[in-house]
Amino acid sequence: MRGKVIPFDTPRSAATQEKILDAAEALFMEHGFEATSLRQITAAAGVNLAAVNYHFGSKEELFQAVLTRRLDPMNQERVALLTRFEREAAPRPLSCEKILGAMFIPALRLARDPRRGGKNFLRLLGRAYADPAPFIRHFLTEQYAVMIARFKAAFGRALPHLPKKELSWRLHFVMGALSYTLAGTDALKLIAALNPRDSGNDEALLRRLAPFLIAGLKAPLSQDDEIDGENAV
Amino acid sequence: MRGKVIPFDTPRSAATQEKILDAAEALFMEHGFEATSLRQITAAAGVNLAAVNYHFGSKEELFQAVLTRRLDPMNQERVALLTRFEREAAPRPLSCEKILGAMFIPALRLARDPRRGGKNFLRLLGRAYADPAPFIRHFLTEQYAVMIARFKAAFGRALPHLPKKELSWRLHFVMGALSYTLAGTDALKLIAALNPRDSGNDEALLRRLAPFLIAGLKAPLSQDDEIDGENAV
DNA sequence: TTAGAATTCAAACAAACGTTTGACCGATTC
DNA sequence: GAATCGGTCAAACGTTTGTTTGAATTCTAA
Repeated sequence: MRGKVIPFDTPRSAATQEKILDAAEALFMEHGFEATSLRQITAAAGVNLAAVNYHFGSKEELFQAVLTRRLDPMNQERVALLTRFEREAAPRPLSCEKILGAMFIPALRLARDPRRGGKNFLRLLGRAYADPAPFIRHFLTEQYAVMIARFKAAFGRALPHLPKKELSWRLHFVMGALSYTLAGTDALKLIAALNPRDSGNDEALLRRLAPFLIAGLKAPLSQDDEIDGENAV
Repeated sequence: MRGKVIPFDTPRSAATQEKILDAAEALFMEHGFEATSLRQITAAAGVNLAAVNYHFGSKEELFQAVLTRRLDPMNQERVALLTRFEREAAPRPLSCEKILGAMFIPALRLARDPRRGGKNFLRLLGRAYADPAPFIRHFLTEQYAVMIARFKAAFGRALPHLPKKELSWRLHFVMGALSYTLAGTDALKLIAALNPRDSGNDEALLRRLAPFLIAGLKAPLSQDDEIDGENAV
C-alpha cells in the first residue's frame, strides 16, 4: 500500500487532532523540529503515542499541519487586505506604508489572539524560516509563493524607480528582519527590559520594525554606495 | 572524574582535529546541529567515530569549536577595524556607513577566503543565530557581547538623536537582516538567478544589504508612525 | 441490539543516536 | 629494549527515535 489514509474529521477525531496540534505548536516553537520528539508531543497533549501517525501520517506531516493551520488563513487575510487597500486607493498606487500594513496587520491580529496560538505561532514561523530541513523550506516556499508575488507587484508600483532586481533583494531583506524578529527569544526579553509596559505583546515590536523597513525600502538607488572598504582591504 | 581532559596539540592531533572541524562545519551548515550526527561527521572527515569525543569532549563542544575557530578572529578584526576608523576620523564621530563597514568588511574577507571556510561558515553562522538550542544561544551571546556593545556605542555617537531604546531595536533588526541574509539557502540562489555575474560571492549580497540597513538606521524618529491599522482592524 | 467502522491503547519494532571502553599502534623517553 | 604516553580503532554501551501492529474500546448506524 502506498501512503496511508488520514481519517475524516469526526467530532472525536477533531478533538485529539487539535490537542496534538496545540502541543506540537508549543514544543516545536520551543525546541525546533528535530529536537522535539513525538513522545514529548503526545505526552503534553495527553494522547497516545500512535495518535500522531494515525491522524497525520508522520512527524513531517504533523509539522506541516501545524504551520498550515495558522499560516493559510493569515496569508489569505494578507492578500485580501492588500486587495482592499488597493481598491480604496485606486486609481492612485498604494504607499509602502499601506502595503507593509497589509503584511503586518494580519500577523498582529494573530499575535493578539490567544485562541489562534498568539505569539507562540509567530515565533515558530520565524524559526521555520531559518530551518535547514528541505521539506520545511519547500513547504514554506510553496505556501508563500502567491502571497509574495502579489506583494512584490504592489511594491513594484509603489517604488517604480527601483529595478526589479533591487526590489527582489530588498524584499528579501524585509523578510529576513521580519522573521528574525518574530523568532526572537531575545527580542521578547529585549522588549520586557526596555519597556516593561509593552511586555508580552509583539505589537510594539512590529510597530518599531515597520518604519525601519520602510526607510530601507525607500532608500535611494545606489550607483555605487560604498561601504568604504577600499582603504581597509 | 568531572569533565574530561582534552589533549595538547601535537602535530598528529592537530591534523585530525582540523579534518573534523572542516567536515563538521560543512555538515552543520547543511543540516543544522541536531540533524547532523557524529557518524556523518567522522565518516566525512575520514577519522574514527571516537575521535570527536576524544579531541573535543562532546558534540556540543565540537559545535562551539567550529564556531570559535572563525568567529573569534573575525570579531576581533571587527573591533580593531572600528577602532582604526574612529582614530582616523577623530575628533569627528564616525558615519553609519563607516561603522557598518567595520562590521561587514571582516565578514566579506572571510567569505572570500576559501581557506577560512568561505561562504560556508557565514551560512552556518546565520543558522546558529536562529537555532533554539540554549547552549548555542548562550554561546553566541557571550561571544558577541563585547563586540555588540562596542558597535552600539559607536552607533550611538553617529545617531545622537536616537533614544537608546530605539537604537537597541534598530540594531536588533540589523542583526536580523544580516543573519537571515547570510543563512539564506535561497539568497544565494536568488543572486545566481538575478545576476549570474555575481554568482557565488556573498560580496554582492552584502553590498546590497548595506544601503538598505543604513537607510533603516537613519530613519526619522517616529512620533506615531502609523502602519495604518485603525480602519482595518 | 447487533454488525461494523473508527479510534485508542500498550507493546514492540528496527534503526540511529552520543558516548564509553579496552585493546592496539607508533613514537618518545628513560 | 622495556616502559610510557598520545592517539587510533572496532565494538559495544544504554537510550531514544519514528513508526507499526493487533487487540481492546468506543462510537455509529441499521
